[in-house]
Amino acid sequence: MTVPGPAGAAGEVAAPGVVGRTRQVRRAELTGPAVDVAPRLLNALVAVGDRLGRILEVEAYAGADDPASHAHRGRTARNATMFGRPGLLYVYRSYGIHWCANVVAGTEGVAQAVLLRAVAPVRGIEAMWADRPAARRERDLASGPGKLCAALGITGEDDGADLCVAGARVRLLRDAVGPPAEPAAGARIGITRAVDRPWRFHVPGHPGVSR
DNA sequence: CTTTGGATCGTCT
DNA sequence: GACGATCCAAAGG
Repeated sequence: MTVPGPAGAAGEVAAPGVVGRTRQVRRAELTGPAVDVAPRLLNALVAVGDRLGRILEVEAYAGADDPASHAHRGRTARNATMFGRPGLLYVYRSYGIHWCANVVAGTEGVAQAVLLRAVAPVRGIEAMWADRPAARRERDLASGPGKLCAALGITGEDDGADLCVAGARVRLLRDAVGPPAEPAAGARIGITRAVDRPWRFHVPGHPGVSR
């Protein structure tokens, strides 16, 4: 396991299971282009009931100008949440089987979203194992967007949930661990259009990223 | 370790 | 009627 640096130091890799005092992520921190918001979400915490994970990997999706985005061809019933205010959770079904979760960014009416691709399990790990029977190692419990939703217990029922409300079932938190000083960036995974945009970001040197 | 193919269904053409 | 913002098991090196 990686040895953690001093608490709050930029660029540190958090020790598993260690969480300091947390605060709710504010809506203002999620407002703006997904490409800017995405790297800042690294090392933040996703809480779903008693389960908690630290964000290791994300991808930015824009709106009309991003051919890889669900919002590229305008608003539909499926992607409606992407057009809502920042801080909402956009959940969709992938390949008819899995759920995938995004943090809505942008501004009200301007579709932007950050796909949550991987978290490091922090709390509620027993429940994660129960919902991820195929996983063999702890670092694979949530090392992919579909696995992440299964491990945390996120489903289509959570689409449209507000992550910035205290006491909600699903919320976005932050402790003293800041985002990495130099997040790793690369091409988005699993898409066929706009493959050249380096809009995938992850915490460098962490084993729990996808692929 | 890497590659490959099947599963499965809502959404949009 | 085709196609995924995916995952997993199986097979081969």
